[in-house]
Amino acid sequence: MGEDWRERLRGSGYRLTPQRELVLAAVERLGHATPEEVLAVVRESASAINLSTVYRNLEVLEELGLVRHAHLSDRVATYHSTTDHEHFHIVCRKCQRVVSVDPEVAASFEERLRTEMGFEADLGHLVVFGSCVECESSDGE
Amino acid sequence: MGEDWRERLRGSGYRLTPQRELVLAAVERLGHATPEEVLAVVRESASAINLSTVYRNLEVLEELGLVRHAHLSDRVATYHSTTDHEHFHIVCRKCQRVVSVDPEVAASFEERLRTEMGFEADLGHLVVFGSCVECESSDGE
DNA sequence: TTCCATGCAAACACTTTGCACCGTG
DNA sequence: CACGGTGCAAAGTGTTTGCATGGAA
Repeated sequence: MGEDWRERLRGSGYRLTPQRELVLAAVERLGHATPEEVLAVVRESASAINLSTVYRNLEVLEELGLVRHAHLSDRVATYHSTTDHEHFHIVCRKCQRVVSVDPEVAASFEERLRTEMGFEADLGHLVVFGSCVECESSDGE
Repeated sequence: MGEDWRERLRGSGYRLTPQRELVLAAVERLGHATPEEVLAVVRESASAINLSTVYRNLEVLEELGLVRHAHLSDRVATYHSTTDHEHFHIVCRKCQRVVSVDPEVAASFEERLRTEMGFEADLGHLVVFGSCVECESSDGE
């Protein structure tokens, strides 16, 4: 995905601001990032920018389909760029590790939801909590 | 599931208070309920009870495995009793409808996560967002 | 020059905590 | 009668909003 997002911004009546660029760049660089983390990165790479600006821009970017969010913890939303291949997430409750999984792994599940429940699942937003085997075995906590 | 939760409470060093009973009863009656909704029900059925007491009791009840929570909306947690058969949830982003689904529907998905990803999914906490076909077709909003 | 975007501070929604008093066990 | 539970109020988080100013188009 190249530079056409600039077009998309303008085409939707939005403006291209430095803050907007920085927020998008930060999300792409971080992989999975909370608004606070985005703020931190943007700040280090340059100027001052406000948290509310980060929120507002993440919202715009998501509306344009440039980023997506998922709830990787009980409290905070985390954003990731859609430049990456689509994926869903599994999160280990014990070691907090987050792994991105190929949607193919959920394909038949998705299919069953569609045919049996009449439900079109949004995998890009899916988060499955549980625990990884490593944590299961070393259950010293 | 009968009355043995009283034992379980005491066995874990907790006490059996009227508030505790009321909170559990409210969750069972409501099916899926946010802390605020639990509060409302408890209040109507009787005495005054504080929101923080509701939170504290939901926490205790979850620790004992009597209730579980899942994030059925982007903001609030909703609790449900474990007396009901285990299930996971699908939530329509358009009509907000929440449907409980038999874990069997996710069984093979769960299995793939286990074998291919070395991950033990916690289905009871699973929420799949998306949209129901009815909403898909009548796409006038 | 027009509006959208930004910064800042205040408001919000949800949840947690400190503390004195209450009541179960 | 000891110790966990409760109510109340205050403090925390994470997120949103109002408003005057700034800057992209």
